[in-house]
Amino acid sequence: MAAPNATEHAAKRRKTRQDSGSITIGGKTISFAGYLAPSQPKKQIEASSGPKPILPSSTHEQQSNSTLKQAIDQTTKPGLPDKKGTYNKSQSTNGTGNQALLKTRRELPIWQHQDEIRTVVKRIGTDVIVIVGETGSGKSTQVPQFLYQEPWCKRHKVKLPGRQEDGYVGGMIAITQPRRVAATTLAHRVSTEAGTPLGKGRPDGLVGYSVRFDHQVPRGARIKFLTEGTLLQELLRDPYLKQYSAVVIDEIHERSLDVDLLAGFLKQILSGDKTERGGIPLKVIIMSATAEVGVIQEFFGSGATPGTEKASNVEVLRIKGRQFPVTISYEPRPVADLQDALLKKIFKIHVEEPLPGDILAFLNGQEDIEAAQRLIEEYATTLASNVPKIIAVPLYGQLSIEAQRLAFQPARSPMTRKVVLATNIAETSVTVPGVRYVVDSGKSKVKQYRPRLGMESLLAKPISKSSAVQRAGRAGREGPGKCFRLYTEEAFDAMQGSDLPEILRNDVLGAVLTMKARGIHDVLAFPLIDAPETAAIEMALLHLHFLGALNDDGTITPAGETMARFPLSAPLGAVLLAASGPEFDCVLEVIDAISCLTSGDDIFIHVQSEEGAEEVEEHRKDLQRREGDIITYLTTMQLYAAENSDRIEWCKKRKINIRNMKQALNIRRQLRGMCWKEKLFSEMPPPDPQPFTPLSPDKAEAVIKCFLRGFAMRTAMLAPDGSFVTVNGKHVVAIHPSSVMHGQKKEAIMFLEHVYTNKNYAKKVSAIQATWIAEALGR
DNA sequence: GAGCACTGC
Repeated sequence: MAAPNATEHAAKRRKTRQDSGSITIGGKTISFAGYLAPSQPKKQIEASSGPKPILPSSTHEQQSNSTLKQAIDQTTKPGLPDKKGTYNKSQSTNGTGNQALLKTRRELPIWQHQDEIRTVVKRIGTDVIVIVGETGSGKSTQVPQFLYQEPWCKRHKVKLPGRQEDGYVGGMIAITQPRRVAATTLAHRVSTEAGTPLGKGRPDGLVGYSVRFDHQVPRGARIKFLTEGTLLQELLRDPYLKQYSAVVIDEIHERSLDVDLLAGFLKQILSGDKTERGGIPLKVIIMSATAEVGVIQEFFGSGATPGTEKASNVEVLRIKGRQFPVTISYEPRPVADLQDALLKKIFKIHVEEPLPGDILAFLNGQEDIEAAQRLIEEYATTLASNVPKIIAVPLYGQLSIEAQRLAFQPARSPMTRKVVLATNIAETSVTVPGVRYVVDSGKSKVKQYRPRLGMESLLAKPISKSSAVQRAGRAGREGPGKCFRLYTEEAFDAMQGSDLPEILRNDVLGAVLTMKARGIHDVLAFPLIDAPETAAIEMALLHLHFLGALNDDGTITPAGETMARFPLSAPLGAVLLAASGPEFDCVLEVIDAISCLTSGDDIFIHVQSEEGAEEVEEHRKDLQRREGDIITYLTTMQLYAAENSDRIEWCKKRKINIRNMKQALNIRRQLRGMCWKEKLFSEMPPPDPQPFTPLSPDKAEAVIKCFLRGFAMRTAMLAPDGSFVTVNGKHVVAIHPSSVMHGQKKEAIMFLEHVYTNKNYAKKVSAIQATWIAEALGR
């Protein structure tokens, strides 16, 4: 919290205190009238009518959305088996499941629909069933349990084309999730409800999960939770998903790129030749939390894909959710100054609305959040003594875990209202408990790829109607709530219905490679719910050709097949393959760099204060290299791996994100394993820790030249005026301040990311020589 | 001199 002294006079300029009965912000007076005095009963709202909140752990939306929340919850859930699958013996394993939890399950809205769901899914001729279930309906945990004992869900011994002996088809239900935490916690929950253990190799387990770096699928598992990406990878090995009787696609409304690809592949399986599955049909269950499933219905139901027999039959089931009512109010006129309007609204709520009831405000990003926090703290110091205190807590993805934890904890002192200032992280990814009031700025920052420029932008844009509804819903999780929209009703009406699906916002390079690796020759004809522009796909095809993933005739090369198997972007896959060639021979070094580059957010934590930044710079001296960011990342990994006393302390000192660094080490292990299998290097390195030897300049040059094989198009030359001009497109780019190359002038640079925010920025920058670009381009 | 959110056999 900012020291009040430092900002006191600034606060006084904007705010004058009149008497204890009102507060004036920016010229507007807010009366304390109607305020619940501290002497009155605190728990006024609790007696209100409305559905009874179900157990927090019985809907996955509440239990699984946040790693942090999960971490907190895990300490308070004695009933759950631990990761190794140790299990409470008192729980039933006779197939009827955990009796104690059965009562909770029966109370879920979806419970009454189980016969209906079974009947529709069983019906011959129905291939696709769409289940619309609002938040809290229990669909994610219950639907697979309703279905796995059905006769059609058995494993079938069948004759498969091109095989002498009989093969097996079906027996398992796959259920996909967009996020790892959701997949793992749902699996834990469902295995507990079923009363069977979770864990690799367990013979008696019914439920399992499979996510990157973590596969816990018991032998004989019938229900398997996985991330969408994992199922896509399985599709590369098993194009007809022969191990599954049904695939449940959950949270399709989020429209991730992976889910759109999955939908396309499923449509092809449904409308294609069943002989590859020995005549056993695949049931597809699509689940959405939003009612707008018209496009989904249309997609699976309409026109057979080219060269196939028929369109699928689609049935839609709608299930009520459990949500308290939320009153929505709008601004009468468009607001001129969003920050100002936000502040007024927050204090208006604070003085007019009863406690308890925290406020959740949705803002654009870190910058706005920090500014709002400062202002709230300034005003808070001038509140009358008989008014409850107010504290502002920021919540955004880049915050440390400890800082995020504050947003989930109740205010420490009594009679204090907490205001959580959040990005759209609080819209779907995490649930902040205790919220009764939502303030919605109506905007969020969106990343959008511009295929023709080969760059992306990150700009604040109006949110969609469904986002606005989702934000408002956050006020009704624990009781009736209120949502204050800082925009007019007309502005709401003018918002687009839903967010642009990721496939229309992202580079489709990886998507096109996935299709090619799955044998889709004509990618323009691949069935997609929303097809990207033809130009975007053509750019991706050209790019893949440049990377060596496609032949001149558009068919995939062996290198392309390998790249598709790597858990990396196509350019990074190309870099890895280049590194394995005799010319460069630096696979292990490139893996070290790539591991750090791809471990989620930046491993280097950004320090705001100037003094802090200087201190960190001092401690990071041993990591930083003048060759640029790639070699700096590489050195960081090597020093971290060489560290044999205290890695956590080592990270703390250098302000390195410990979680991301651990993840980087994980990725390094996975990539080493995969490259070993692909025979990309000949000798397994000795185990860590090994003594550190700085990378020689020659080796550094080789590593950077490997990266040029993937990123030759992302290069810029120094212009006479000192700016950098991109080789491809001739745009002026500035080196991002997060780069070790920031403020330096080199003959030419290569950058791995190109983002437009308030400037055209090159990120992850390395110094190169102009002749290297020609070399990489002219192969 | 600055970063919405996720994710991969």
